[in-house]
Amino acid sequence: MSSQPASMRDVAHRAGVSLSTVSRVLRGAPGVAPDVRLRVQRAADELSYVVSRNASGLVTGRTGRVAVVVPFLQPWFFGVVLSGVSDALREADLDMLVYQVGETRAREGWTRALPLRRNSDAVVTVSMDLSEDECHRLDDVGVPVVLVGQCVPGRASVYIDDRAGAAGATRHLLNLGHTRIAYIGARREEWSSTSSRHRLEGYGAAMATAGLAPWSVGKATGHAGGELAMGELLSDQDPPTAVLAEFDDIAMGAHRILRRSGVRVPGSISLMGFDNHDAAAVLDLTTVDQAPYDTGLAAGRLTVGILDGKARTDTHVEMPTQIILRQSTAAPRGARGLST
Amino acid sequence: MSSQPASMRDVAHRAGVSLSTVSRVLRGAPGVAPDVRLRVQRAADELSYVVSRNASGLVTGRTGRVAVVVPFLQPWFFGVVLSGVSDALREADLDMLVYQVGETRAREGWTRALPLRRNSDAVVTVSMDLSEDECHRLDDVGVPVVLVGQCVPGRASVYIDDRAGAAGATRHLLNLGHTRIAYIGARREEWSSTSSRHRLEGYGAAMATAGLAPWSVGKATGHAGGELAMGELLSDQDPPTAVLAEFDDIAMGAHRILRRSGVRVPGSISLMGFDNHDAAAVLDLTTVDQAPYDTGLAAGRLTVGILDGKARTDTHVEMPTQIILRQSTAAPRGARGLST
DNA sequence: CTGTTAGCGCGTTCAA
DNA sequence: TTGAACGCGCTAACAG
Repeated sequence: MSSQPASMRDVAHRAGVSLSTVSRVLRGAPGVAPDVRLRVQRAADELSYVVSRNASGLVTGRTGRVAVVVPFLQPWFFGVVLSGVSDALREADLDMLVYQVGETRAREGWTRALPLRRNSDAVVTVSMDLSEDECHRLDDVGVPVVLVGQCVPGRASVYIDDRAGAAGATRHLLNLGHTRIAYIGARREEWSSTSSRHRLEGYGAAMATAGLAPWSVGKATGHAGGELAMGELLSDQDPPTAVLAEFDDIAMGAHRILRRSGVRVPGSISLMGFDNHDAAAVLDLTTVDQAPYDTGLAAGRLTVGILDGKARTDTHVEMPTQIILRQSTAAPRGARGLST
Repeated sequence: MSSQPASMRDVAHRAGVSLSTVSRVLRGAPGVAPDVRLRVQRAADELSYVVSRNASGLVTGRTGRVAVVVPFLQPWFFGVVLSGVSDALREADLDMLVYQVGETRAREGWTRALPLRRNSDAVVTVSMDLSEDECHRLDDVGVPVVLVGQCVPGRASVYIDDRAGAAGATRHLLNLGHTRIAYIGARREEWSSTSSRHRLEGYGAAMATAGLAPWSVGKATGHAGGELAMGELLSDQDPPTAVLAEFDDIAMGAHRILRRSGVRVPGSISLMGFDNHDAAAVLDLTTVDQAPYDTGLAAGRLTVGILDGKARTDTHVEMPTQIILRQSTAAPRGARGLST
């Protein structure tokens, strides 16, 4: 209706008080008579007035906004993390700016291109796998940074122990009695993420502890990579009895190939993923849950804490992972392990 | 490094020009000598200075931000739409604010609670299924509104023809020779979305045209609902030979029950979804694609167009749907239709 | 083509 | 407990 949104002056006028009184009331500042406070609040309500963060930020130096930077918005994972971040920020009455910056190489210089500086109070990066260089450039922005899915000493980080998660998953397969356990990873061309490396290391370590040689296949990423890799494994002279995938998307591609090939899961081959993708439940896929919503929530709350001066900027939060047992893993035929 | 981020004054000082010249350069306004422009740009670069949208917005009345309101952030669909919106806004150098407002009933009053007013130049709602009332309250915010996934006369809307999509899907099953075609929908307690209704209507219309009575089962939403509904259908005296689900999540739940029950898909029952969820490919599920990324992109561009005064605020954009044939649908045994 | 000036809407002094 | 004056960083209108 009102072509010109109400300003604080309108509220003051309507309530019959001065500008500063309105400001005090709306900020919840003390030193206002109860009846006056009520009158102002009603006036603001009637005009459906909300404080302009623009104007207040100009003077306080705080924008009331937090920037969240993600490589992509489409994959399941980021939506869930954002959901957690959003809820945490809402608690503190902060708005969420979302920036999608794209693939690693293409994001060259995103730290400068993005209007982060003076337009948000903090930056949360999700699975960005920042280089030392990029981290330093972020410091230049002059706002606190919280890293999600990456653990950097001296910086606020929220992450999972990928090594431990992958090692646990591998042990699950070992405990079932498997010895021929292959690992399918995503090999990117010029770059490999820390998380990728850690998961592979975790698998390798668990295998070594069991006195077994690692057996890993790296193909493209996503479903397609899983299909290719599983194709290769099925053509091996002595195929594995269990397969661990770096993440569920890959496992799902592998699952598809197994289904089409008539290979029984887990009868002939046990298959295990990582992430607890929401489609993993549909496929009855055993996987490792990493609670991305809780991760987002923790990251959001840590950000709020830092902004309130209640948390240090080098806080590390390690989120737990948990194995979700479903129907895609079982003891191999005639195994000795846990099976009888 | 710099504890105090540079301001425009610093840039002006460093370049040896006045504030307005810097402002002109940074806005790309005409009327600046090329060499001066270059000098200013370099100075800004060296100080890694970016304009404060806060301050500029204060005077221009434009914030450089668009608010996107979604009920949830976790479901696959919203991430993909947001991705499209984000790309479109980036083209126009606009930032994206994301608000997650939650379930229908709980979002009572979100239009007032959200600091939309004076904090964004436009609002994009995604699958919000706004009531007349909520629409009017949004008008009060005083910024243009673009509706995604909802078609309201007189308002900017980007949507798909759910009726036609569901009718097409039903015809696909009819053409294969099925006559016992059941429909699984999500029945929410106190409320049903427009899209839900339209899809059911499309199914009903196609069935009627074929001279068949509709057969619809409504359970909870999501995987669980699909499982329940399929359980009911499998206990019927004369089970269907084909099942159309309102959306892929439901179809995936149904698929799981069929798999566990040893019912062959599509051998004994054809199964079809709607949405082209990214997990649908993994399940080889025939479905209806609605290109959510393109929808987001179109909505974002429409928003930009409206802000630039190049598009009307009552523009309607209908996005095409497309049937994606996969392995989950086939002619029934001994059918007459297209099968031979 | 460039510099000067006056606010944009609000929070923060101060003084009353 | 309240109100008036000032300035946050920037743009728009003007003057030069």
